[in-house]
Formats: sequence, structure tokens, C-alpha cells
Amino acid sequence: MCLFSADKRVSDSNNKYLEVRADMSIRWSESFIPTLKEQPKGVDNISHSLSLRAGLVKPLISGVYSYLPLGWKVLLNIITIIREEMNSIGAQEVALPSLSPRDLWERTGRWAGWGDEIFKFNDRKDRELCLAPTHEEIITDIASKELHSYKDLPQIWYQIKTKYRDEPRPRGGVLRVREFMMKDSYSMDVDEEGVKRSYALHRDAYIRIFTRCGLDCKIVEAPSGVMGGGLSEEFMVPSEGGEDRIIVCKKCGYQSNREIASYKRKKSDNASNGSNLLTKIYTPVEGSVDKISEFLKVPPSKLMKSLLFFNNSEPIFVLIRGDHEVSIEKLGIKGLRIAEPHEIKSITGAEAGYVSPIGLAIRTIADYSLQGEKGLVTGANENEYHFKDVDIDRDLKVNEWKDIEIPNTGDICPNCESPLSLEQTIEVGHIFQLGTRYSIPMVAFFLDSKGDQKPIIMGSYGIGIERVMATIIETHYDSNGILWPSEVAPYKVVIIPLNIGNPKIKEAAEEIWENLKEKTEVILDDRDETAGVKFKDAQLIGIPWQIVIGERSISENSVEIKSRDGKISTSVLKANAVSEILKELKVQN
RNA sequence: CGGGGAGUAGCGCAGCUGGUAGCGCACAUGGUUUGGGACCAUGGGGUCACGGGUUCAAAUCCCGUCUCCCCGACCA
Repeated sequence: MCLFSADKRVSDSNNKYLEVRADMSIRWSESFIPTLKEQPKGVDNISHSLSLRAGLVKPLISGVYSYLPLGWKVLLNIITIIREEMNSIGAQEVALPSLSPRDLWERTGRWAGWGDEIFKFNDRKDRELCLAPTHEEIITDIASKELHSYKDLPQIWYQIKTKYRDEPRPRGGVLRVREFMMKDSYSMDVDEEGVKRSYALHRDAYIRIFTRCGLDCKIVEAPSGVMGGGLSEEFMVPSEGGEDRIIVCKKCGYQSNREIASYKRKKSDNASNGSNLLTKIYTPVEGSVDKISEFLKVPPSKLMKSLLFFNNSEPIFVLIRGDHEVSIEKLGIKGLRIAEPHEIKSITGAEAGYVSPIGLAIRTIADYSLQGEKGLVTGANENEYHFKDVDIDRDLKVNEWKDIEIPNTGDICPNCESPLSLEQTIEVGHIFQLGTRYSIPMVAFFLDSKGDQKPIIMGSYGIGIERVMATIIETHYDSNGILWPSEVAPYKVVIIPLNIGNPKIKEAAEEIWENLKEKTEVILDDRDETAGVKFKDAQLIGIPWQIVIGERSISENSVEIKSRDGKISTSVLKANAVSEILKELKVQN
């Protein structure tokens, strides 16, 4: 038969396996789009629910999904956008392996740094391997072996590759998973100025990528965490399905990752705190801020939270106001860890909740919010006892004052002094200036024009592909289903003959289909289903445009053109349907 | 890792005071329908998560294990 012939197709649809398809259009009756009428159980997240109901994905195990035809088409559309924009800044696509040896990760200290989040196993020769959670080490290894001269730089390499991370808790469907695709790119420059240029190129490309995907991003300064290095920004999309929170000032536009956001401290309003002496009081309740505050009728802001940390073997007390949380990022001490319960007990004599540096000679770091405070309550280093009327200048020695608190809603903007608010967001992209974080330990050096040996200055830049898809759903849906932005939609148009049993309707649908399928991606709903089923499915899978052919309209030789968002619904002559829909598609792009 | 919930047909669920495994949707066949998840008839489909125990008898009671979902996780 013509299985390998260049003929485009055999038109008899009974021979569908013999057709050689040159376009991406399809008949619904031949497609695999397993839609779900009912809400899947145990799913409360919008994008999770809709990606299952629209037949985009299928779960295999916790945090691992198969992508079905429709979902894969969307992901490919997102990938195409990313490729175009990455190529446009001169980035070159590569494909790096997922398998990598332990020693590569040991050189940068990230074998331990990633901890249990890295999938590790041994090969048949008992060599220790892992599935790469990211690719800085592998890229830097190549750079160290191949880039020797300033003439070889700069370079930008990128790939779209599956990453493996054994997340402690996968959640939200495809929002946080253990196996996922990432567009990751890496820049290699000769100096700071170079990395800034590469970073700016990426920043602009990311703005274009997310705009084309229909996402409205906020770019916030971010902590660099396990990646290490210097300046870094996150691309955050406001959404209730998100698990990250950012601080924003609605007045002046200040915005930041919550962990490193700053805010203006104000004195606590406590007029009556005089010069009362430090007093020990009996507090027979659980030592949490809420419980102590309730028991003593003291607002949480007058409680001094004392947290014991260890920097290697040195204990450090960290003091913050009771109504705030400490930011490990802001503390900025490498290798800092919270003390174990037995360490707290042996150093202070009491359990967590009843401790403080008062009377102990331990290095103490306090947040600016506590400066000059009197009348505070804190632990007395004895179980079920607290001190009240603590005067921080009188009763203890603070070695260092620092900005170490995480702001809350209502705290004051550091720029314009308006109230700040928290916004729930999804992180879809993250860009880093890495500096020499990887090039020095991995000996990626080059010779500059004077013959001096210098480390390559690097940057790395990521986008979560599936997360972009899920975020688009989170921000583009209604009660009937998904509303895909045109460029990522799996099909641009769905043709809906309402009654396939009516020959006139069927013929009209086939005619439009034949004329349209070479020009855009279109799906013909030729199933023998009732109108309700077809409308519901078309809306659920979110195709931006519908051409509806029913008895009413066909008797007047016309068809309806409807947009998924309900904004456009017009009747056009059947003969003009193709040109009209193409006109609408062009307007939208 | 801590807390909560759940595993019975492809999906959603009932059955749980022990006594032959059920409903709706989906699926197959025939017929009637056809502008918003149709109707009638007939039919196929199960290791009741897994392992042990109690019992004449276990989806059901007891013990253990696994898996999935949700919330929380250096915040004292």
C-alpha cells in the first residue's frame, strides 16, 4: 500500500492508519481525547482538575504524569515559542544527558546540597549515578574542557530537557512534580559586564515568552538558594493556585520575593512600658507565640521570639518579633541550621518555647524591629516560665542588629511607606547571575587577552514547561473549561456539525474542513453525539474558535462563528466561513 | 517527616450491625433521537489495594503493609 508513499493521504477514513498526515488537523472521531464529565476525586486545584478533565494528562505515580495528545500539543506550542525567543537572542540548543556521576556533583558540593531531592542509584558496576535535577555541573564540565580563550566567549547554550527532583510533596497536578521538562540555559562570559548583558537578554526574552503564552508576570528579586551566586529574579504569575507568596506595594510598585523583601520597622505602640524590673512569671501553656500571647493577654508584637541556631558548632540566638517569621536567606550565614531539641535543652536548660539569650553568654543577632524595645515577653530558660518587662538594651547583649524578618500584609513599604500586601503566585521562570559559583570549583578557566587565567562568569536561566501550561490554565478558564490563548491552543478552530445525521450539515462541515485544514490547526467534531456533548467538550478543551453548523443556519446557507470567550458570535455565509475565521485568527495574532 | 482523608467495574459512588457484588455515567449491539453532557431494549466488564488473622462464612471485624490526595514542615 501507500504507507511509505509521498502521496499525502488516502481520503477513505476507514484506512486511517494508512494515511500519511502532513498537517496537524484531525477528525474528533479518530482522535484520543479522553474527556471527563465528572470532577476527579481528591482534586481541588483548577489546573489539576481541568488538565485531567480535558484529557491533557494522566497521572502515573505521585508527581509523575503522562502527556496525552492534546496536552502534548500544548506543551509543544509552548516549546516552539521558547525556541523562537531563545534562538532570537543567539542561544544555541544542545541536549545534555540526564544520567550523571556522583563526582561531578561532589565538586560543587551539591550532592549533599540537594540531599534527598536528588534521585540516586548505582549502575551494574556499582558506580554512583543520579538523574540530573538541573545541569550547571554538566554544562560547566563541558565549558571547562572546551572554552580556553576569551575568543571562545561569550556563549549561551540552552536545552529543553526532563529534570528529576524527588520533591518531598508533589502537588497541584502538574504544578509541582518529580519529573518535568525545563528550558534551562547557561551563559558564559569573560566578565561581570558580559554576564549582565547575557542576563538582560534572557530577561527580555522571558518577558516576550510569557507574554506570548498569555501570562502576566511580575518580576521580583529572589534569593538564589541552592543555585548559589549573585543577582537573581523570579517571574511570578499571580494565581490562587500558587504556592509562592510575594510582597507587593500597590502604591509604588515595589515587589519582592517574601523571603528577602524589606520593610520599614515601626516602634510598637506601648505607652506604658516604663522601667519595670525584669520579672519571671509562670506560664503553664504550650510555648508557642499564639498560646503565650493568649494566656498573658499580650499582643504577639510584644513577644520576643528567640530561636537557637548552630553555625557549625557555634550556637547563635536569633531574636525577632513574635508577629513575624525569620528569613534564613536574610540571615545569610552559610551552613546555618536550627538547633535540635536536645541541643536546645542542654544549652538553655529548657525546651523550645521557653528559651532566650537572657543570662546566657551566646552570640545574639536581633532584628531591627526590636531596637530600643521595652516591656517584652520572652522565655526564661525554664520550662513553663517566661520573663516579662524585658528591656532589650538593659537585660541582654545583642551582638548584631540586622534585617532578618519576613514582612507580612500591613507592614510598611520601604520606599513609599504605604502598606504592603502579600500576593499568591506561581513561579514560572527564574534567572540567575551565577558568577564563579560553578566555574571556580570545576576549574572552568580561560585566558584573557593579556594571557591571564580567569574563571568564566556564568549565568543560568530556567523555565518550567509544564508549569507554564498549568499556569495558563489557572489564569484562563471559566465554569465550562479552559480558554487557551491562541498561540498555545492545541487546535485553533473546532468545526461543530450539530447533527451529523443530516446530510446537508455533514456536507457543509466536510467542505469547510477540507478548505480550512491546510491553513490552520482545526479539529472536526464528526462524532455522532448530541449538540450538548459537542458544545461541552469543545468548551472544556478550550479551542478558541468554533464554527457551528446546525439546521437553522444551514437552511439559510450560513454557519456561526463563535469565540470561546463568548465575546464574538456571528452568522456568516457558508462560502465565507473559511476566510472569515482566518481573518479572526489573524486579528488575534 | 507530622497531621487529616481515601483505596469496591474505565470514571464518580453505594454496600461496612458478617451470609452469592450493586447504582449512575462510560463501553458493545439494535432501534428512536439530534441547538446545550438524549431515550428504550439487550449485553460485557470485579483478585472489593495487598498480606496475615478471627469465623462455618469477611468488601464488611482485628493486625500489618502499600499507594493516592489534601494541609503543614527548621517559625519553638
